[in-house]
Amino acid sequence: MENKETFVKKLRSSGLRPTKQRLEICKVLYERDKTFHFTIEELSKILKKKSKKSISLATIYNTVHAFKNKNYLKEISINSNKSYFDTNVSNHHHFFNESTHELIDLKDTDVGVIKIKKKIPGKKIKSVEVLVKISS
Amino acid sequence: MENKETFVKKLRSSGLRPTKQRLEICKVLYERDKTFHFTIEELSKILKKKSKKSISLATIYNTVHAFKNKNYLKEISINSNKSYFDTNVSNHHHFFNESTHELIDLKDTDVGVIKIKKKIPGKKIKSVEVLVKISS
DNA sequence: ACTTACATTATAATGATTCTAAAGTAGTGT
DNA sequence: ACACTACTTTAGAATCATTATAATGTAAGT
Ligand SMILES: [Mn+2]
Ligand SMILES: [Mn+2]
Ligand SMILES: [Zn+2]
Ligand SMILES: [Zn+2]
Repeated sequence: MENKETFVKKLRSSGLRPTKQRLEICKVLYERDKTFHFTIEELSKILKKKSKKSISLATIYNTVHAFKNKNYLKEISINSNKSYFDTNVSNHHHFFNESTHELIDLKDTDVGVIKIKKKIPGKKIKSVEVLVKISS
Repeated sequence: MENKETFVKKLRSSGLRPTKQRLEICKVLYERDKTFHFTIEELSKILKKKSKKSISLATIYNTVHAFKNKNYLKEISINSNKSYFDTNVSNHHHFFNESTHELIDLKDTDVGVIKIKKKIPGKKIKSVEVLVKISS
């Protein structure tokens, strides 16, 4: 999808130094065709396999949070002891497979328009997201 | 709303002994007009104020989980380090106030029908819930 | 009253996440 | 190339919500 130079530019343009750890993580996160949903633990396992020199867990946490703050990642609301992250940072809906704990993106057209008729005085709507729980 | 005898019957009928701790917790949870959304920490604080003899934190956790298993409470998907619980156990939608971390129920009529057009082969839809994040 | 399965409790353990502070590195300027 | 400095990585400790342990207490049937 994207090459190393693109990652380097994006990182620099957001004030993040393109370190080799961050670039490794970018490759895992963004060199794919589809949206990637993951927990820190899963990301950590993937990085262990891919890289010769391991990246410390603290750095994985730091990087994921830095990317989240720069809006390159999004945190997803799932009841779990672990946080889920998503490379699709747009407002969008999900299937959540309760058997496998896997998240799957829904397109807006898969759900249709959602009209929130109730208003809370003085409050603005920041996002409207649907979570569809599924299981076998 | 409900009196002590009702709680006693409900607990007995689900195979839970109506202990004084559980009845205290029932009062806090169910003797109210509106749906109650809470974290364990909040429930614990309320119980500290209300009761003379304090209920141990372990019991509060045990009871909340027992009630959840018996479908007297429901756990809510919010990204947070803490779990949220809800006395409204039906499938329903929420506002989440990002400033105050407060949950507010939406009626089905406040949202309208949500049609999920995508299907996952071999999977059944267990629930469809909308989370509307709001802030000032 | 006796019995026993279920509950409560203090406390320890767990596990995800965050913090600390020391060592390493990227980018800037000379 | 070298020095400087701010940013980054890292191992390990700390934190904090939650769960487990195991001893003590209690509800309810006999
Ligand atoms: Mn978080
Ligand atoms: Mn839970
Ligand atoms: Zn997604
Ligand atoms: Zn609710």
